[in-house]
Amino acid sequence: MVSQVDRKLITRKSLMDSALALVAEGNHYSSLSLREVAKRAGVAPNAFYRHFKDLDEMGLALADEFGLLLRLIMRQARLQGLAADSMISDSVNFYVEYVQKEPALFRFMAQSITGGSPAMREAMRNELGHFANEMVTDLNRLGILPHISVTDMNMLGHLAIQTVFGNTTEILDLPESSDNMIEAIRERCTKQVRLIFLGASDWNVQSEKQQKLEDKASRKKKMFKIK
Amino acid sequence: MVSQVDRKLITRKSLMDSALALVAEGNHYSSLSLREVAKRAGVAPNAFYRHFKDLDEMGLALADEFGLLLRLIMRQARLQGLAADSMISDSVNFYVEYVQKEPALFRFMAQSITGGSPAMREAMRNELGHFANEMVTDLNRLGILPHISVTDMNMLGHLAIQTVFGNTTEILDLPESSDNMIEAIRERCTKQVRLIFLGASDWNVQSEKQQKLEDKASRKKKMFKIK
DNA sequence: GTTTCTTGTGTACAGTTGTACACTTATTTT
DNA sequence: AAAATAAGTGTACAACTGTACACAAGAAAC
Repeated sequence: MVSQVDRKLITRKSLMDSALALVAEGNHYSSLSLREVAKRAGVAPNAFYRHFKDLDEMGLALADEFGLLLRLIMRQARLQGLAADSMISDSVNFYVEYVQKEPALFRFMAQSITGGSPAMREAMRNELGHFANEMVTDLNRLGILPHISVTDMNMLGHLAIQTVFGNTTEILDLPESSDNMIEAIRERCTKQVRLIFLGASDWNVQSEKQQKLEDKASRKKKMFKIK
Repeated sequence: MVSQVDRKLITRKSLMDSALALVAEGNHYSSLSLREVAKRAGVAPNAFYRHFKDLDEMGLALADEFGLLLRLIMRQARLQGLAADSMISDSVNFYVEYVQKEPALFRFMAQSITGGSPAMREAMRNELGHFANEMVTDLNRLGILPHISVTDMNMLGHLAIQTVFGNTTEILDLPESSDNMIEAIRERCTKQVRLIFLGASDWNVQSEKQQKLEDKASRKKKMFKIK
């Protein structure tokens, strides 16, 4: 005998998994139909309504699931402990690995951030924002880049996260197991993040210099006309 | 009397514009139907087939149109000539302005890069890649960052473009004419690009140092365990 | 001026969509 | 044990989908 609430959770999960499967097979979430999701889950169309009023509502539930995955990733990354010298490349590798391990959820995330309902877009942005905040907290805790203001640390976190996440679709689009391509993306991304942190290490000093330069130059503007 | 080919081009454009309008109103391109596009264009559903065999094919035509817009933007940016001291903030402002001027095409681009058909995703990536290449060419022509290798310049271009384009959806999602929000995004993005170029100015020197450091450290690894 | 070609229309049809309503079945509550 | 609740089914329907086919109107070619 199976409890009623267990049964309910099972088919709920089954519905969500079916939607993700359809997304992983190349469909866009917003072009899915309630009926094909239900069919895929082996359930009558009307059963859907016992769980969600809408595909939109189900989308938000999937966004939550993605949020859980992100938190899991962060926890694991911390537990494993990152070597100080290879922190950046390790983190990038870690991310790439997880994208390949959970292609459906990451595909869904990438789709939703630009193409979901307004509520979905906001939800996904919040998840990534939270990820960026956690990163900044860690940097502060480690005493890395102590010379940067709070606002600028947030700017930096946003930049780093966006850079890494920006590769998601490209990773997912690679033909199955073309390892050299993946390696190229991994390397490029690592370099990019490294360059970002290199810039960050000079940030405040240099930015003040730059400010003064701009003030001076605004009187006598040097212009570049290209070509 | 109107020439036959003119008439054809007119309704073709009308179809494409209708699709863009529907996208701008919040629909995802891949959830549009041939019939609603035709209806919006004031044309019988079957007329669609005289121009495209598919909504997918029309999508590629729209991608071309976006490419044209990008080229126009680049040309205009060059003609206007950028002041050397405010090159970065000017470029960011220029981009933000154009996103607001052509919201439909940019929304379409943002949707398609993560959510279009495989062919569409590739097309959009190519357009942005071309944009990045042009940027790198300009930097070389101006003699900026001459110490960076070709590969790394491409990496840098990709990073800069991705950073700027990453703000597109966020800009488009802002409530109509909330100028202070736009200003915040503009500032953050400018800072990010500035930070990137700051990192780039130190790139080669520092990266060699870092390489050596990693080699040394790989024997005696310092580990951070957070919390 | 006649024929041919091309763009767009109208009708038709089978398949799919979301959802309403009445139902079964099985678990919980009483 | 009876009654109530809840999850899932089956049928039904009107709206919409892509597209095939025959056709109209006018421009282009001859």
